[in-house]
Amino acid sequence: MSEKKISMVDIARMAEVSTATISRVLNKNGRYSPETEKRVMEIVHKYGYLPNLSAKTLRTNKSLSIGVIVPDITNEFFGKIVRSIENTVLPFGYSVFVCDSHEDEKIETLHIQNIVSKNVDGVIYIAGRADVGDIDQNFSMPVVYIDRQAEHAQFVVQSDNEYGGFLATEQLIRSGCRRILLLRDRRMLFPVRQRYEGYCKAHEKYGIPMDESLIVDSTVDYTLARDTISMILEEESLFFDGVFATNDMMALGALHALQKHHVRVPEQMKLVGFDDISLSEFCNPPITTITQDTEAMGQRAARLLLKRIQGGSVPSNNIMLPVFLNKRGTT
Amino acid sequence: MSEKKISMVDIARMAEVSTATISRVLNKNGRYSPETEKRVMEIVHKYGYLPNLSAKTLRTNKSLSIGVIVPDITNEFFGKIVRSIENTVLPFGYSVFVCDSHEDEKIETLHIQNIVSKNVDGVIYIAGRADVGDIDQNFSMPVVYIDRQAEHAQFVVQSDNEYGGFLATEQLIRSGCRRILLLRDRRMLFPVRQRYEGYCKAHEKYGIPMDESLIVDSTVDYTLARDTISMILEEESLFFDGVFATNDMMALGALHALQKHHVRVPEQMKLVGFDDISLSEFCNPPITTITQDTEAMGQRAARLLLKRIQGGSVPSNNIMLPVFLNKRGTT
DNA sequence: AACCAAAGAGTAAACGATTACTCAAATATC
DNA sequence: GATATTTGAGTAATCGTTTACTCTTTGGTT
Repeated sequence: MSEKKISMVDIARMAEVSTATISRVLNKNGRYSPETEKRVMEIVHKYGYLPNLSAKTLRTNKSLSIGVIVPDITNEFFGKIVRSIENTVLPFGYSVFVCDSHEDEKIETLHIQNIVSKNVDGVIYIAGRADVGDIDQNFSMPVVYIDRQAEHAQFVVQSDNEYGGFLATEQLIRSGCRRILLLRDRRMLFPVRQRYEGYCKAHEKYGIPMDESLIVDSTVDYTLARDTISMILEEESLFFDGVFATNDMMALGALHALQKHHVRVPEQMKLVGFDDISLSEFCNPPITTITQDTEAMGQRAARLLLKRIQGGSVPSNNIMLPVFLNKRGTT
Repeated sequence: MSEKKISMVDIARMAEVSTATISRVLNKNGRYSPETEKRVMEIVHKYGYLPNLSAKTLRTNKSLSIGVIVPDITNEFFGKIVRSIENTVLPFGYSVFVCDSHEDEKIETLHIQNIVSKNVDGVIYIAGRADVGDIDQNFSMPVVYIDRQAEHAQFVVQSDNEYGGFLATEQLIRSGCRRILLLRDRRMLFPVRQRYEGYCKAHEKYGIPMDESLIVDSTVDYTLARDTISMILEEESLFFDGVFATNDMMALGALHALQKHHVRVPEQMKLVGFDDISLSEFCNPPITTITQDTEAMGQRAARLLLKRIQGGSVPSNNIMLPVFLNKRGTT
């Protein structure tokens, strides 16, 4: 608890060499004999010496840590991405500062100041706010974005949301739906706009006329989504035979509203969600949804960031990851 | 992207004072006039100067960062604790290294070496492995544990798992159950042992005889829990009229097994879970469960750690947080 | 044999903050 | 008015690494 930590000069004294040599041995920079290496490493292991990263960072401007800014770490979807990022960077000695922004610009700014002060080598920014257009100026270091409009940034990793929207809508059409209600996150973040695009394209391809009144805005919130659908059912003025919700939380809200009004799913009404969170798998009936490869998202983003941190100029890179339809009980 | 970061000497030059004065102004350590302060702060703000934490850490041995070791960040329960920890420490300028150990000792050790090298000021360790008995020697810094056996550590935050187990069992008894199957995580981590204690105490209090064959071991895994219950139902040799699962994931597995075998819940069979993850709320019927106050767990652990980091000797402290019964559709 | 290159290792100056000393000027105390 | 204290501020060492130089020894080339 209190014994002072051992430093390079201690090791140097014991090995009877200079700190320069210790440093060269530890960093495998050559200019030392095999015998010296052996002697040094033995002492290093014997005392469990760990280099002081603050000193190293001060000297080299590399901190071996990165920041990940995430809208909500309690959300399984983001948790999976964070985990995958961590798995990818850990073997290279990197640690990650996780910064939950709560989608609040003030908190986000605080987090960013903190980690900039701490000399992070780079940042992975997972978009969750609508207004991230000018976030870039906050950083004077490599950043990789997840789920951000590619036109606004150079290094972006994202799912093929448009194709996902298409797949979801197509599945509903193939199941016989002709009037598909689109339950949409009203913040209209970039991924949602893309999913909407896919919804339109599917209508086009199958020659099904679109109807503005079938497009309903709600929030990611379960409750509001449920109540929105409930209200529509009670008013009885809008006819629809399928629902595409732009995420699973809202899909679940819709499902429960339908069940409360004794609309049988999937017999009378089909439903498709998006994201594939475990809720959609474990509810009853399990919800057909579009699966995003969170593992790959984290891994690709992390690898791209590491490459940018290590190696000079990496060409602008926009990584689009495939999604797939996960057919379950609601279609 | 490339302009060098501004340092204290730059500020000092511009304000025409020494770095010592800048330092004193920034740390509000006295020994400077109001005029000097104003002049310095104007320049600091004008250039958006942020101190270099690596240098500061090297000199002062305080890094303003802590590590949180967590068994699985994709699990909503742990995500909530992490978020609460972050919220608590952010106003004090701290950032948190989140380390997902995957309950794997090797990975955990790697993480710990990394963050020790990075001079974290303290660690919050959320137990998830069975064998954390001798983890302490890895740290030469303040640690606060969550969900660890209090006899093994000085600073522990935990829910009142025993009372939770009691409440769950009592609820089943009051709903008329007399033969309550205990579906238990076979790793028998400390919290699970406590919940089991509560299960026993409730039987005792209500004078209901316990039956060893009603205690069934499974894993946290949804699938195995489901298949375990399925098998028992198929064998038809064991009679029971209620299930207490030591966590919600297993409770959900049990629920689906029961439904598959056309056992009506809650009419023919009652069910109670533990943790209150959103899955238990949004399945059908929603599962009665024991709610843990994750918000408080994170907050109390973080506050305790900060106190230990800042102030000399904090008396040994074992914080026990209340739980409550969340009655829903399965009882 | 004379010259040169390479290998092995040391010296000391950074990196950007903090802080124990020092010191002059201003103010307080009697 | 002489002395003591407080105030405001500077000097320089320090934290633990890395690395550009330097230097000596060894071995290779012709």
